[in-house]
Amino acid sequence: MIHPTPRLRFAPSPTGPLHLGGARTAMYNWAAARAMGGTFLLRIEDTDQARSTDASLQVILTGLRWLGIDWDEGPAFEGCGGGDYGPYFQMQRLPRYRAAADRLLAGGHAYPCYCTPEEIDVGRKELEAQKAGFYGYNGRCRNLTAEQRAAFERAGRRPNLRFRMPVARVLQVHDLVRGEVEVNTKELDDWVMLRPDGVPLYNFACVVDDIGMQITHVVRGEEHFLNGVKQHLLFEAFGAERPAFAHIPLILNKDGKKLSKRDADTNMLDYRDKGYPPEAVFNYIALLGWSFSGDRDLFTRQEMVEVFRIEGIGKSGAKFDEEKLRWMCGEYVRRWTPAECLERARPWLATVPAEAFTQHRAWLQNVIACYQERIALLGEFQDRIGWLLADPVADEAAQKNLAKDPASRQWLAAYADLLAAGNLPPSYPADRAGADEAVPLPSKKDAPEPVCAFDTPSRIEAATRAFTEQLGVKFGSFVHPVRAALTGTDKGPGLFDVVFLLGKDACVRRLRAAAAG
RNA sequence: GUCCCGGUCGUCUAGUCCGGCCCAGGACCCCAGAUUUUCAUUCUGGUAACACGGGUUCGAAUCCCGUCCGGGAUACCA
Repeated sequence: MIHPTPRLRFAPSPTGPLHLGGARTAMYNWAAARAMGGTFLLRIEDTDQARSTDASLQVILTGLRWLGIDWDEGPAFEGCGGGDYGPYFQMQRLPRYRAAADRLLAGGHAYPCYCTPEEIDVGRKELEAQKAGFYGYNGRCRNLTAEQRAAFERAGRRPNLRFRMPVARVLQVHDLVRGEVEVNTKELDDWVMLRPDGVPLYNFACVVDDIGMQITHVVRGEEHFLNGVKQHLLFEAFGAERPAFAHIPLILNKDGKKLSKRDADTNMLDYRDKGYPPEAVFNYIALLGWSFSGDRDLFTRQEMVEVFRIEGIGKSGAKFDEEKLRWMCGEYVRRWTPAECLERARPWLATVPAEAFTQHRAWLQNVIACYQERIALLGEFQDRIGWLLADPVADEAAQKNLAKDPASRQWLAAYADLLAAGNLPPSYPADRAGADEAVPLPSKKDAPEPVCAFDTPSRIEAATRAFTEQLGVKFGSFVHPVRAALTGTDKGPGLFDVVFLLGKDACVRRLRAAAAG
């Protein structure tokens, strides 16, 4: 037994941001570990020194935490990390690879290769010319004599270490997602394990660490399937028990192609910055290749952990659908309480004065509440609520509504007078004296109270309806120019929520301005 | 080229292992209607799929074969 409890890892290379595919792989590993009561760890595969950066590492760790994925072992970050199997950075484990390589060398499973990249290229071209159907390394150094090796050494060549692959051996590989797959080793060449400078390559470092960290299940993208076969042999050469493997299909872009790291839209932190709710992104990504059940799309991380099984992951690739993600974001935003929503949206509300969050919190909460069902991303509040903070410029639709009926000028002026005389709460930033605590918005219009006062939206509505009757104007035609005058547009919350929120001074000022044309 | 995997509504999928409950269910999108002071939300209804061709079987989305299409792999990247 590798370990009495399951141990799964996500092993990103810090050569780019965390993208959707990586996030999903991490999530599946995480969910499987949590579902089985095991351990989830993060191992940083930073052996590509040319491309690895600390910035990428930070982006990856930040992205994972943002999604709500935590790790028991790995780099220390926001309360995650630590563990007894470290270090968790491969560049800090170099001596282990050297020692492991020496064991393989001694056992005849590996050999030094003195070929230069150019020579390898030539060999590959020859195979190609022969139409061999396979273009890997030709095995030139596979059976070098001691003298030949010495000659290369004298010539100053420093060898790579290659793994000696069995010739034409048929392997049965079991995969938790794909089932039983047969692979012939003639499809694989003698691959490089260790560079002359002692820095290992992916397959080698991966297996040494999976053994060292007692990994029990390997869940990763299907681009690693053939690597899995190479690794299969390596575990065997080390005399180590093999973990269970699961190779999951890739996430495809709109064109059905592999989602690329270079695609800016796939950077996890871009989603964060645009105000996508992380639990929605988590929920959505989980569904790309896995399903909670036949008839349910919305679930929490905890609920996923309760039912997740690696075997439940699908075999076919999934295209990323921005529209469904967006819908899901809206679902989450609508579920929050206004207070929670305001707190979450705060980073995107740069134009809202800081004191509003303390002095006029109830008012702000009502503002947010009125837009919760109208937006999907937190970043969308800002533009929508601009009319509340400064007198708006009427857009095209508003101008049209203002110009529709020439008589509307008089209604607007009269309505301004009506509001001016009533007890409508004052406009922000004046203190609204608890009006907003008393009246949660958006208000229901089921029960308009027949009282002609202006301290709640329903009373404003009642008063306004009475007013239009008196004026002899159809309620419907009255409402549109008023909305246009007040908000500068033709969309938004119920008109009397608008009036209530805007308050007396601003309402009167805007109505009179519109009346004056 | 060669090897591996896949192919159910436009998209994500349930069903496929253990053929009949599936003239295929859910969700997004789209369309229509209801509610309504706009937008949105909500509710109701609708359009829409088993890639194709052969088998096996009383019966196939489900099993077998072939074709086509898609994806992945084939590095001194991971």
